[in-house]
Amino acid sequence: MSKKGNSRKNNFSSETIKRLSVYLRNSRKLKEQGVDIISSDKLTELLNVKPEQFRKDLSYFGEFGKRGVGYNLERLIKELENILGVNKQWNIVLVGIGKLGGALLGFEGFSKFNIRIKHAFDSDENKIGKIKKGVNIEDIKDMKKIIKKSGIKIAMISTPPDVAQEIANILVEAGIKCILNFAPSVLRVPQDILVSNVDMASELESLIFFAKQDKINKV
Amino acid sequence: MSKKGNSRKNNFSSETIKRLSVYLRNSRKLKEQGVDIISSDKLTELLNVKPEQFRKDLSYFGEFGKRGVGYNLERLIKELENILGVNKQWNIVLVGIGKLGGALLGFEGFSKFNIRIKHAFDSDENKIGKIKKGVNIEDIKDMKKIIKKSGIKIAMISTPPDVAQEIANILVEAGIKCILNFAPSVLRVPQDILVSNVDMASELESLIFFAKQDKINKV
DNA sequence: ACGTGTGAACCGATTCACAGCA
DNA sequence: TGCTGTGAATCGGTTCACACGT
Repeated sequence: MSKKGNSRKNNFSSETIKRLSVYLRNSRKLKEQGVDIISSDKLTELLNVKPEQFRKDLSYFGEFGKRGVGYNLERLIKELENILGVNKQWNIVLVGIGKLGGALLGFEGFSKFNIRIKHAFDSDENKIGKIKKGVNIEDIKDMKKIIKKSGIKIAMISTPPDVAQEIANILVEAGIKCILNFAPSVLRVPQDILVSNVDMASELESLIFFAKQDKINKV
Repeated sequence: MSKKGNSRKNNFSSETIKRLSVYLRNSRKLKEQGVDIISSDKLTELLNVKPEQFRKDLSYFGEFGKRGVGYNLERLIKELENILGVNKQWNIVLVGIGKLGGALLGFEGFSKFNIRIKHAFDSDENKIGKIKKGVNIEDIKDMKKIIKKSGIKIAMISTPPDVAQEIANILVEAGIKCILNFAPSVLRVPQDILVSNVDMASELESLIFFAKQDKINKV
């Protein structure tokens, strides 16, 4: 029923995409455990996701299951990799090699998903020129030129908050289209640029809020 | 009009709380810049938040502005600190002192919000007993006992994904109520436990998805 | 009979629009 | 008049419920 290459009703949200990523991770794990075919019920029961959510998420991209049977994991994994685009390598750049930036350089989770930090930038003379985790740390002054030349479209910012906007501006000028921002500041970018924020302090603050409520309600 | 201590219609979401955290950060910055009174329009114009969203978010907790005038920043900051509970120090624990855990230990963003990592745990003999960023790294075997004794309610997990669930189980037994999970695995916990996930690989994957679309649509 | 795929119903969060107050 | 505070309208995402294919 699904015609290839057609565009389905594409009113899915970015949450759908994040869930697909979780489905992929889980499917791979199940495959490793020797499972071949699985129902949406079984696949989602450990994921805090309802089976109909899973089916709906997939339905935006095609029909990958067999009615009355379930999903072939090998097929499902291939389809998810294809949808997410992780079947080819993606180069990204990292700006700001402080504590967090250093940790990101060494994060194995990325290579597993075919994500490779191709360039790392900092403004600190003591860091520039050094090689960390196999990545040469380059001068932020050369960033725009280097990114333009490389054609890379994805960047992570792990600088202090007060320079994050400035960095984002340069990244956009250099042709970056997607930014994962770890700096606790709200970035202003043109409409066609996608920013995703990972704000650890704010996550913790919201946990604190609920921890506080817990005390009020239960002690 | 707002009676103290009463519970308003509390149908706000956790997104509301995260935004309050952003408002607080921004309000402090504005205060430092010498601003005293500000309208919801001006306050939100750099935050990707609509002014009515800001006002609605606050309305769950009281009336902090003056009609026709705006918000007194000093008052607003105090109220936000009070709502979020960051006017007192919060101790938390950190489990898993690998690259990311090490970065979290040194993250200045936390101390700014009165968040202090009181205990750090790892299972690696080479790390146990060492002091890192002023925090003594303790044996994970003693974790349950130590947390119970301390009464701490909030934990961060930065272990490899395959042990994260096991760690979460121990944390729950030890009395932890809120978990910030950096491990790329979905944790199963009792209903009264709050888990917040920071999944960097999945964030990046979703950016890749959109980067890919960008190519299809625009090149 | 079984489990998928999906339009329809539902629900919660955002946005609108305006009453209320300085 | 200007800006807040908030019910009402709207919008979007989740869940329901069932038709469909095997």
